[in-house]
Amino acid sequence: VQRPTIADIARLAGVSKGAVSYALNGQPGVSAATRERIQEIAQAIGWNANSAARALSGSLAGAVGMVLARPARTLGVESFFMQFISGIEAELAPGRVALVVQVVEDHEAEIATYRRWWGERRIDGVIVADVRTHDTRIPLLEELGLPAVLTGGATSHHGSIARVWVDNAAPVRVALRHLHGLGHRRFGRVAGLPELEHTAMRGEAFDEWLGEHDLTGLTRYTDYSPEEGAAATRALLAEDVAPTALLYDNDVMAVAGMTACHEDGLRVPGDVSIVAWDDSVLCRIVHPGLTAMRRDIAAYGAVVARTLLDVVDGHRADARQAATPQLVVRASTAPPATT
Amino acid sequence: VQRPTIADIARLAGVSKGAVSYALNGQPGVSAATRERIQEIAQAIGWNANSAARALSGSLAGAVGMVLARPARTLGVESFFMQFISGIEAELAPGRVALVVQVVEDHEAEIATYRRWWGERRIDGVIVADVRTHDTRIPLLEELGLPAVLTGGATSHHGSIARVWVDNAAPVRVALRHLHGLGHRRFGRVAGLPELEHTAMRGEAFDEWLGEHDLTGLTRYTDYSPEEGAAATRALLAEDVAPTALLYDNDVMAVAGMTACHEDGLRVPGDVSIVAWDDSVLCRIVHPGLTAMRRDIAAYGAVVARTLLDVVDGHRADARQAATPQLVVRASTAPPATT
DNA sequence: CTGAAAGCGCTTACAG
DNA sequence: CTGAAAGCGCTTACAG
Repeated sequence: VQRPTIADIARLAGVSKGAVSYALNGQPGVSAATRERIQEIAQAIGWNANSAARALSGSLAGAVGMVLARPARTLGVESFFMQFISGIEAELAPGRVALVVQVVEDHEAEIATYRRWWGERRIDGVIVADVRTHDTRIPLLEELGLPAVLTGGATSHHGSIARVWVDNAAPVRVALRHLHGLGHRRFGRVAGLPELEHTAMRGEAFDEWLGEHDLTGLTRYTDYSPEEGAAATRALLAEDVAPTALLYDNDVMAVAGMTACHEDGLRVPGDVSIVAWDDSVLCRIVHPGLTAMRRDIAAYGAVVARTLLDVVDGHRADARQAATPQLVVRASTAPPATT
Repeated sequence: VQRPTIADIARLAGVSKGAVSYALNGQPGVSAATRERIQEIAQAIGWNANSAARALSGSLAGAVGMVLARPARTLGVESFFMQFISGIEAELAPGRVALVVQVVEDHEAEIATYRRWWGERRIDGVIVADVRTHDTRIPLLEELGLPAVLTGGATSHHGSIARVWVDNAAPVRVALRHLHGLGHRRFGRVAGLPELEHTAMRGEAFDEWLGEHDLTGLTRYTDYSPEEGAAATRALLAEDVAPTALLYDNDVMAVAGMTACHEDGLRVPGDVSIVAWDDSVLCRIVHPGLTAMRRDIAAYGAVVARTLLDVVDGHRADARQAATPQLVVRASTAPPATT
């Protein structure tokens, strides 16, 4: 089958290719009647702009990219990314912008991917996941001038690149207040990778709130895997003054932690209360259901995509804030056993 | 920053642009010494082929696409797709082929996406997920002549399009033999969407094996959501002759079913044994751990990507078979309670 | 083995 | 308001 081009449309409409281009792109330069006739013909013959030709003639590539740098071991464990992608696409779809996804093993490969994409002119901008405290991706993106939006970070200034940030501190305080209200006084935190900005943000809020209330809090860092989540849980519960309530940085570790408790003969929430970040189907379907921080991940993705499109269009887009996660109380939190 | 082009390389090497192109693409027409010099220069100045220019000049787009047609509600629930994508990318990466992922709400939007991609010449081929019994995507792809590979289907002939299939029947028999060996005689199946070929394949194997052994089996179809998984579980267990062992078509429903049992005061595996399809982190981290069908999903994705690249290159690629899922026995299956 | 040139399908100043 | 033409950065016959 032969793909129709603007030359076909021009012939059918009896105008020049230039006129067709103006008509189809909403540019001035053609009469309303001509424009309409051209649009009808394009529709009728099922024309779609050849994305390569459009990209080559100085316009945009019509695609944005996202690199997921995760070791294969922890990939696909959390449902976060599928929902995030789904929200991104919802925002990209009306503008017919495609999403190129690249899964790589490490940070170095991610950097190489940005360089390559830039050289290939394959994408118009990138969504940067999991911003780190000292993130080498940021100077690279600035050097290349590749439009980008940073996600998963704090408000802090990172040069000139736009960002969408989430308040990770307030939910920590809400969770601690909830647990404190139930009577808990000793808290543990099973945290994710310490170099990620949002991990730091949560950790600061955790330490600060406990400090203000003269309470103790212990933190263990992990790689988000269930194995490390279970190990951190056991380590925290083996402390001299063991915590009675645990906060987890992802849903998978929270469930793994709960299972570790069950295997060790501890009841949830009888002996240990559990709160998970990023509420998910997983939190809802286990028994007992997990008290968790909920946010609309798809909506978050949509804000991120909108911000990137704005940056690509040359608008200023500084730091935008996505919705703050809300605490959803389920059956995994209860007053501590009286000792 | 200005991106280097082959004109820059040609100038630096003192040859024509054509020679540069031949040298960089491994075509004959340049001496070994010249080729090497050109490659070194390209490397040194960080040249990457402009993907639009390459695509426009009759060559390939250097990208393949995959549409995920799932209602937002069930998206991101299973970890299948992230691992599948990860495996696909591992195979695409060496050839510098990008993956365009499109999440759409329904079948109609998926069809529209294929038409648009084809018109835009944006991608060189597509990976088709979840083949249906009468799949309208297949005649469309044949009509467009868009290279494709079908996945998640049976061996059955579907016109001229390549496919990678998985034996879904053998694992069902293995699971039933395992449960039968434990003493189970009444079986239930919480199935996925009945229109999917692999659902049908599993269902036939289920009914056939039970028929051969003069045993009874009941099936409920669902949309893979935990809600329908729990409801189907309760419906099956409420039958006059309730099953003592249940097979689930995904991990999420298996966990939701187990939780439904717990909530209703039934023990797993004491009262009900559970087997899940597509072993996952989820199956490992719940308590008790779920007996499940394991396959290397990333390897499956790699075979699919390899097949698509072969088709794009013009090779024949008929029906290839991916590894057959293996039963992993954990704590959710045991002899039935004596009644 | 190498160079000059056409062409892919668009967009966009530039004349009329 | 419209047409003719150049150009984006490659690939690929076609001459030499």
